[in-house]
This record gives sequence, C-alpha cells and structure tokens, in this order.
Amino acid sequence: MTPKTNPRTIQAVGITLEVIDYLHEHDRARVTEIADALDRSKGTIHCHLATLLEKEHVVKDGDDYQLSLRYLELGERVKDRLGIYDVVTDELSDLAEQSNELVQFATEEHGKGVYLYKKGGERAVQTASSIGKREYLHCTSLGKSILAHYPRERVEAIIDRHGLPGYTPNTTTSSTELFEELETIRDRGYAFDDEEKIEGLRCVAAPVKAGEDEVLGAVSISGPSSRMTGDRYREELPDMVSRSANVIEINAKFS
Amino acid sequence: MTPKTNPRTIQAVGITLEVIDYLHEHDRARVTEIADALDRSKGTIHCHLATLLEKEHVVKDGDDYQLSLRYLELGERVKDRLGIYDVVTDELSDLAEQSNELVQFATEEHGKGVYLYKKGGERAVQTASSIGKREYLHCTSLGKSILAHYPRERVEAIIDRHGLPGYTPNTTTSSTELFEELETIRDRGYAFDDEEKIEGLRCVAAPVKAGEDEVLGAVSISGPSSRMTGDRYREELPDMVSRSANVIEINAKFS
DNA sequence: GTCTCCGTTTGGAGCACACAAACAATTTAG
DNA sequence: CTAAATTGTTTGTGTGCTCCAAACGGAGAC
Repeated sequence: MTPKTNPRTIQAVGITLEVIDYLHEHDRARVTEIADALDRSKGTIHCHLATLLEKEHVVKDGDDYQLSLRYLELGERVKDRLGIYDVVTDELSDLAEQSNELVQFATEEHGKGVYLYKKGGERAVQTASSIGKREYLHCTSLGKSILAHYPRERVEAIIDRHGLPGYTPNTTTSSTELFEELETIRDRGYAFDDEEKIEGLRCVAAPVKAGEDEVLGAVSISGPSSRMTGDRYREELPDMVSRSANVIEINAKFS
Repeated sequence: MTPKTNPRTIQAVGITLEVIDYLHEHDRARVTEIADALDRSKGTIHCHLATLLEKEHVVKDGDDYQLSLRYLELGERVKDRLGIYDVVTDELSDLAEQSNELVQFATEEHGKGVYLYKKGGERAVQTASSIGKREYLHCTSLGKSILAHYPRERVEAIIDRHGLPGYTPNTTTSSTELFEELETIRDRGYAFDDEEKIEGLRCVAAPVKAGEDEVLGAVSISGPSSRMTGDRYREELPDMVSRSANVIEINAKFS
C-alpha cells in the first residue's frame, strides 16, 4: 500500500518523548524507575532529565521529577487554537441538562478520537474518558459519525494504521461491514453505538461539520442500555444531538 | 557561588524542545521557517519534526506543522496534579464578584510566577497574562507575597538566575531593598504592587500556604490606580485577598 | 559500623546526528 | 507557457555526540 520508506527519526528525541510520556502516566518518577521502565541505563535517563530540566519542561522535587506547568501553557494554547471550545462547552452544558445523560465532544487526530469535553447530566453514567483521552473511532458513535464524512481512502488509511479491534460481540470488526454502516450514517446524519465498545452502554452521536468536506468533531449522548430504548433511543436523542451539533456548527462560523 | 559543573545535556533533545517552543509561539509553522529561526539546516528540522510526528506530538496539515492535542492531555493532567485548581476557581469567582476587579492566582516554578487562573470582575482591567503565562516575581504583588515566605537563600538563587529587571520607576531593582520589603510583607501578611510592573496598575496579593514552610501560590486583585486608593487599597482589598487566600488554604487541606 | 541502595559523574567506543548537497514538487516571475 | 526560484524531502558522509558501563559519593537501613 504505502511503500513509505521510513522517514529518518532521531533516537535521542524518541527517548525523551518516552520519558515525557512516562511522567505523564505516573505523575512523578525517579531516575532508576524510568530507566528500568524504558530499558535504558541510569546515566542516559539522567542526561535526558537534565536537558528537560534546563529547558524547564520538568520540575525536580528532591529526587522526583514531574512535568512542569509549561505543559499547562502548551495545553491552553492548543485549546485556544481549536476556536470552538467555548461554543462547545456552552452548548454541551445545555444538552447535558436536557438529556440528563453524559454528553461528550470529540475530534479526530492521528486516526483516533480525542475527547475534548464531557459533561454529565444528573443521572449520567461515569466513564473513564476525560479531556485529551484517545479512543478508537470504529467502535464509538462519535468516531463513526466522524468517519462517515471522510473520503474512503482516508478511512482506509486509518484502518490500516489502527486496525479494527473488537471489544464486545457487537463491535464492527470487518471493514466492508464498517463501510456499509458509514454509508447509512452519512445518509441518516447520526450514528448509534449499541454496546459496541462497552457492554451495557448505548450512545448516539452527530457530526459537527464546517463546509462540505471538513469535520470539526462530533457530539454524543451516552447512557445505560436500560434507559436508552424505544423512541427515546431511536428518535428523541438523535434529534437532540443533531440539533446541538447544528448549533455548534452555526456558532463556529462566527468565531 | 554555585560551581555546578554543567550537567551534561543532550543537543538533539534541546533542538526538539526549541522546535516545540517555536510551534507553541507561532501556532503553526513550516520546515524552512523553523530552520531559519533556530539557525539549523532544513534537513535537521525535518528529522526532528518527523520524530515528533511519529510520536504524535505534532500534526501535519499540508506543509504546516502544529502541536497536537496530546498537549491538551498533558496540560489537563498537570492541572489535575495541582489538586487545588477547583478550590481556586470557586473562590476566585466569588472574589471577582465581590471586588469587581481582576483577580488572579499564581504559583512559583523555576523562579518565575506562573498564572494558573484569572477572573475579571465587572469593571476589571484587561491584562495580557493568561493561564500558564510566566512573570518575574520581584515586581508583582503575587510574586512578592510568595517570595516573602521563602528562605533567604532560595530567594537569592532566584535573583541570581533571573536578575531584577526594572519596568517602571517604582520597580525594586536592588536586592537589599527587596529583602527589606519581603520582611515587611511577611510580617504584614500581604503584598502591594504600586505600579511596579505596569504604570497605572496597582495590585494587592496574599499567599496561600500549606503548613509553615510550603507556599502553594498567591491570590491577587489588580485595578487601575485611580480606583485603587485610600482605605480601599490599603485595607479593604488586602482584607479581601487575605480572606480568600485563607479559604483556599483551608479547603486545600481536604483535597 | 557495614551494606545497599540511590543519584550523579566520568571515560570511552560506536554510531547517530547535523550538515550540505542533490532531488522532486510547487509556486512565482516573466 | 517556460524558466527560475522556493518549497519539502532524501541521501551520503564525517564528526562529535549519545549511550553505556563502571566508578563515585551520599543517604538510609539495619
């Protein structure tokens, strides 16, 4: 498919990024701990941390290292760049109140869905996902509603990269099946997730588009299967997410 | 003073961090632009960006590169780690409403003040500072109220590193003078900024402490000198920030 | 006291990185 | 429309940087 001679990559930088990821996942860590985890010598990790410290990307507290507040700054900047963040938060607050369920907004990056905002209604389910979390696209309503509006070759590239892992009996793991489903979703305007990622959880999602081709992200409502039934699941909630997605679309144009 | 043999640092990592900083400051950039700015060859920057891309720390849009949403995730995690973020936002909302001025919260890192939250009251002044922004400590009320509770040698280390640059005629640029002022602040419990950073802007700040030694940060109120006069400037507002700082202190213990 | 575990430093060998130059693909000039 | 000028990308190459292993020094543990 893609002959793609591997682009030359820099080992030292790779190690540092692994160190950053490790600190991200463990909050704080010491030299030996990281060295063991990444299978590198203590001296190597020490040098990398010293570099990160000099550039103020980490903070040293005794012998513990943690990511510095610089990442707060970087995160804020990335968030501002999105442009639609404020619109999304406003609209999703309303939607959470209306539906009394968990509502979320996600966008695609590097072939995965990235959750940008979530807001729980009064009786909303708790989920592990939070801001910045990454998730497969093929097994969530958010993901499928985004993929439905991508050109076929882009979807194929994503499948090539990440595959179609199955989580429950309902997960779509065949690409031909997925493409059929995406077509239905594109025509209908919204996507369902009937316990495809987590058993007992049903979701509905609608895409937020900018123009004809570009997809900014998607809005979803999630709830326990016991509450997501009949007309509510098949009509009311789809209407609600579609309306919300539309509101965001319109407001996004003016920001 | 500090013989401090320079800890060995990794050049390649340094370059990548400079690339990240450049992308942070310019939102999006191309290879040649970055190469020129950092005075490196195109090929070099290309390799670094390729590495960042593979590790999904940047996104490529045509020939433009930008920081990926991964930094949103990293930023959220760093924010969560602080632990007092929610307490601060709640309390500062109240304080902004009460005072009708700009209120801010900052903490110290690498010898600079880092703004974590700001909230404008109804008539609040606009400032350039926003979340994550770094500022010298010696010329702001926030900074001075933090420094006042640091041991002398720690303050000296910070002065050694960053100096005492002057911004207005009122800026304290002498270290002996600064130490005298810090003593007064420590005894009094709050700090003033009388147009020491920006002409026409006065501020009051009080520290948020955890135990005897540790300083979590500081709360400040800022406003135009014309409104910050007499008893309001000298008594009312200091009382308000002190009370707010206290509320945060107490709530921080339980989180 | 010794022992063991840290973090840090050092020396050295191998190869990875940064450069320059060639290449390809667009865009601009004319 | 062609030619020239910029792009981004690739490749080859030498140097000097990185990574490792081992030694060092300090902090607890017992």
